[in-house]
Amino acid sequence: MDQSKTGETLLFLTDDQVRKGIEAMFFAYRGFTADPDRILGGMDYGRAHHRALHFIHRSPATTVNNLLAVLGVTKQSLNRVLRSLIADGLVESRVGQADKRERHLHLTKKGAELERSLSDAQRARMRAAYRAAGPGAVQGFRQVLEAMMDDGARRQYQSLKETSI
Amino acid sequence: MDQSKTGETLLFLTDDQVRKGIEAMFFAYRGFTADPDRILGGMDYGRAHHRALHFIHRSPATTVNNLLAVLGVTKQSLNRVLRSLIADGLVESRVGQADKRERHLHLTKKGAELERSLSDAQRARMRAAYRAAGPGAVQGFRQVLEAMMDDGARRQYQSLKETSI
DNA sequence: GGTTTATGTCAGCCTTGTTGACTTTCCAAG
DNA sequence: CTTGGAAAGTCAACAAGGCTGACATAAACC
Repeated sequence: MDQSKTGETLLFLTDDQVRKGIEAMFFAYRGFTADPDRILGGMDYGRAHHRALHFIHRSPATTVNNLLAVLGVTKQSLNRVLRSLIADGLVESRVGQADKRERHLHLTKKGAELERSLSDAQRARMRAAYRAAGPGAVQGFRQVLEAMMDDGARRQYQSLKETSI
Repeated sequence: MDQSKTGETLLFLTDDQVRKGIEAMFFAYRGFTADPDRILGGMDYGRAHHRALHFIHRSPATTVNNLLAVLGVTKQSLNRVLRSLIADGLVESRVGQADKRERHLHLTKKGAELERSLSDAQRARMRAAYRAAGPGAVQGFRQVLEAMMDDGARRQYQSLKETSI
């Protein structure tokens, strides 16, 4: 009856099993964001700025609308963040050539540096967790997370997944 | 060189591998909170209320101080949430018998009902993700999450893990 | 009796989400 | 060619939920 110990017969999932996963997700997410949050704490920026920098770095020349869809916030919410990043010279907004309504977003040297330092901190923790859990665990981790996403998010995740940087 | 395809030799973790994990975590957490958020959207409550209800349900008679430590917020922040839950008759605060300074928190019938409906929604998604990913993946998922936590959070997670409800 | 601890509260601030209203630009149907 | 609608972006105002700081009360501890 005690599947939790063996990990072999989890086709029958007790509420207890599932609840542990929920709590793990809660506590782990705190750790996940802790290092970048600490770095950003000193500056005038927050987690929203980190997310914008991450995905602009990830998809250079992305439009505001693309970024909106990936981040899952309103354009007004994103705009406030972008405005300060642009004002501080971390992000450059270039008017689209084909469609002048669009703004294409790029990191400046300064922006790329901050993104790098945030990313380094977060990657270090993720890497340490991967090492601690072992190679097999990493596959399972990503499989469960992927299955947990909403359909729209999964599509975005997968299309990002293809692109290497 | 392409360990990502085989998943066998992940002792050498490329930045790319790790970055995918980071993005998976970001997108998955949105899915993780989506269902309770939707339910709470209709009421005057938010994610903070959900978290309080969850952990009061999980550790009945917990004190305010305990809850503070688990949630990782300030007492002013928690107090705002608790005040509304108590005012609306979802949570009951009982003066401690041994130590009359303490308040022991309990869910009322009404509070337990709301907690149940939020929990049902979140468990359903987590259960579906577990099933989709398969039994082996679940172990890896929890192992990586646990390794990602801060030390304090891991201790709290583990002491909760023992307790069955 | 003085100090520490647990809790609660008030005030004020910040980040980051929201909606609503607006401008500029583009495109397509007439 | 014009005009009306859709799309991209911006500005303003508001709400949730974090935060700090200061302070009050009661109980416990020494």
